[in-house]
Amino acid sequence: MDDDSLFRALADPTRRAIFERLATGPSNASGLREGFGISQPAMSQHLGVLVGAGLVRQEREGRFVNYEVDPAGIGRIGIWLGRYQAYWPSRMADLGNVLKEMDQ
Amino acid sequence: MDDDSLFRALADPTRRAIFERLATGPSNASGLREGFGISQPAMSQHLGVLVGAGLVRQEREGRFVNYEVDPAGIGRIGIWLGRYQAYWPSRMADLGNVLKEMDQ
DNA sequence: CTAACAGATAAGTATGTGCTTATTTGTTGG
DNA sequence: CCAACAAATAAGCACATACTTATCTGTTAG
Repeated sequence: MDDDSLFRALADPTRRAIFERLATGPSNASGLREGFGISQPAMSQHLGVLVGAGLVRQEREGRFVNYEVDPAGIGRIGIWLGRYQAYWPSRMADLGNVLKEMDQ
Repeated sequence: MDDDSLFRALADPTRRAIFERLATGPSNASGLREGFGISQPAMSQHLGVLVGAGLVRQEREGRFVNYEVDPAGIGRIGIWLGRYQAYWPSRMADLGNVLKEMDQ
């Protein structure tokens, strides 16, 4: 759940694609495999990394496990970005106040 | 300069630390080595990755090469984050308008 | 109860990455 | 010009990572 696991999780293109897919709505692991030419264990491993990074959360539903985007992970990227406010393009300037509030 | 090189550059903790250091002000490669227990080639390679990702830009100054944070890289992270607006913690809600303007 | 299925784990492999030392390429001060 | 220095490149090595197949664990339908 630290910066390291966060950015390492996002470093893999397949994982980013899975995350992007989950952003369109929750899904179980098998459903997610559609479109990815990837084995069941590979998907399970990727999801494990995303969950470990705090980007995705899981919930058992009977025999299935449902996965969905965890807003907390998104928030942590925002907080990280906030550290470099001084270098933001001018159009991003307002984000400063938003993130400042989040710290409180 | 695509998402892949961007996130892969940030995946390494040493590279993030270098980036963070550069965010406190520009520096040449040798100066940056201070505090990092790292060889000159290692630093050169890390900087090459950061430049390749568009996070850092370089400018030759005589015998030295000066490195500094490239705001464009920061902006690209912001744009990527903007895709997941629907999952932002409520406190980040305002960033939406900001990034929407950036797209225009 | 048990066959079938969803998902996780184990173990092995090929490729990628971060580091090192050695060397090469630029650039300048004397 | 050239010795000295800044930085990049080359080559090689140890370890990490993404994948595979095989197996195990958990849950449900019949």
